This record gives sequence, structure tokens and C-alpha cells, in this order.
Amino acid sequence: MLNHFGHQHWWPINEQYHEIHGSDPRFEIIIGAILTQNTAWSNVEKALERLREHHALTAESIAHLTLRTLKNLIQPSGFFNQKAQRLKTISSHLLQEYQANLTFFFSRDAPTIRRELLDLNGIGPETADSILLYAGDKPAFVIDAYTRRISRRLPLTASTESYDELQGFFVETLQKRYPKDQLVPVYQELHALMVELAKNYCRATPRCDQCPLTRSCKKVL
DNA sequence: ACCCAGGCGCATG
DNA sequence: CATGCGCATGGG
Repeated sequence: MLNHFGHQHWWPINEQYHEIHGSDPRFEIIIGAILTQNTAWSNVEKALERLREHHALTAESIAHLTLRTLKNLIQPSGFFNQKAQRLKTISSHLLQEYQANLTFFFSRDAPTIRRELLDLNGIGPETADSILLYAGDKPAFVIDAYTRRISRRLPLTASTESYDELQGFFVETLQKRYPKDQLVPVYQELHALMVELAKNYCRATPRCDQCPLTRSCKKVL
């Protein structure tokens, strides 16, 4: 997939990104992970841009905005009533418990942070793992609708697997193949590549959970 | 006029 | 416990 699609460079965390956007990319990733819940990324970009224009890409600002203003800002990303509340919840949590210091927040092991995130209303397993992997550089493999679709149609696992079971399959397989210090970049790249693969060759159609992958899709694999 | 998108929480049986 | 449903927008 890497040969076919090239690097996906999702959420690059580097100095350059920080300079250009003037906000902590880790916080943007946290916000983006919530805004993209069952939503096209193009819509999330519109919402992020509006937040950036209003200097509302920090935990402090979001925690202090009125709910009404926040809903208006993120309106293009859909589900804005629930998502505005969810952004408030995570921002207030980071502010009150960690003084909005993300280095402090991420300075613990992944399972601890994961449990803490799952306790917040509006953060489920995928959102938690996306935050851990792409904002925290923590080894948390992300399972999403695309990953699940490909896994079912190959098939890689039984079709009744839970989130944790499917994640376990990927983690065990990858841990055997890569040294520990390579897992984070491998998780980041592989997840992004599977999304790209599914977008190109494995789009959702009604009652298509068992339909075979196309030949061109298998060729890439 | 449809269908789809990088889920989640809550209400039912 | 496990499905089902509502949430809302913009692009194909």
C-alpha cells in the first residue's frame, strides 16, 4: 500500500506546522478527532478553519466560549449540538486537570490515558485511540469503519469481531513484525493507508459487508 | 432526490 | 447484552 499510495502524512507534528497555524497541533488533532465522528473530513476542515480564525484552537478559549458561539463556529462539521458539548468537555478537562499542558497530559502510559478519555462523554474507543496515536504519539492502533470493512471483506478476521478484538488482531500481528520503537509510525501510516485503500476500492454499499474486494483492490494489497 | 462520511450515547427488547 | 436510532452538514 505504501508503494501504491505513498506516505499519507496525516497530522504531521512538527515545528513547521506549529509556525504556520499558530496553535498546538496536538490540540487541533484532539478537536479534529471529535469533529470527524461520522463526518467527511472536508467538513471538519471548514470547522477547524473557523475555529482558527476566531483564535479558538486552545483548551482555554473553547472552555470559555459560550455554547451558542461554539456551535455556530463548528456548524459546517455537522452534529454541532453534541459536538460542541463534547469539545467543551475535553477542553474543560484538559484545563482543569492539566492546566491545558498537553505534554503533561500525555506524559503517562497509553492505557491510563485511554481509560481517562473513555470516561469523558463523547469519546469512544476510536476517538480515544486517534488522539493517543496522532496527538500523543502513543502506540494505539485505530479501528474505524474503513478498517472494519476491509477486514471483513478480505476476510482477515471473523465478521463478528468487537472493536477490541479487531484491534488485538492488528496489534499482535504488527508487534511480531516490527521492533517496539517502530510501532507508532507503523500504526500511524498503516491506518491512514487503509483509509485510502477503502476510499478508492471498498466504498460502502447497502448489504455489502460480505461482498468480495475488487481485483484492483487485491492487486494493491 | 438520493447516498455517504475517519462515531457515540442512549433507549429498547 | 445487543441491536437500532438520532444527530446535521456538504459533496458526489
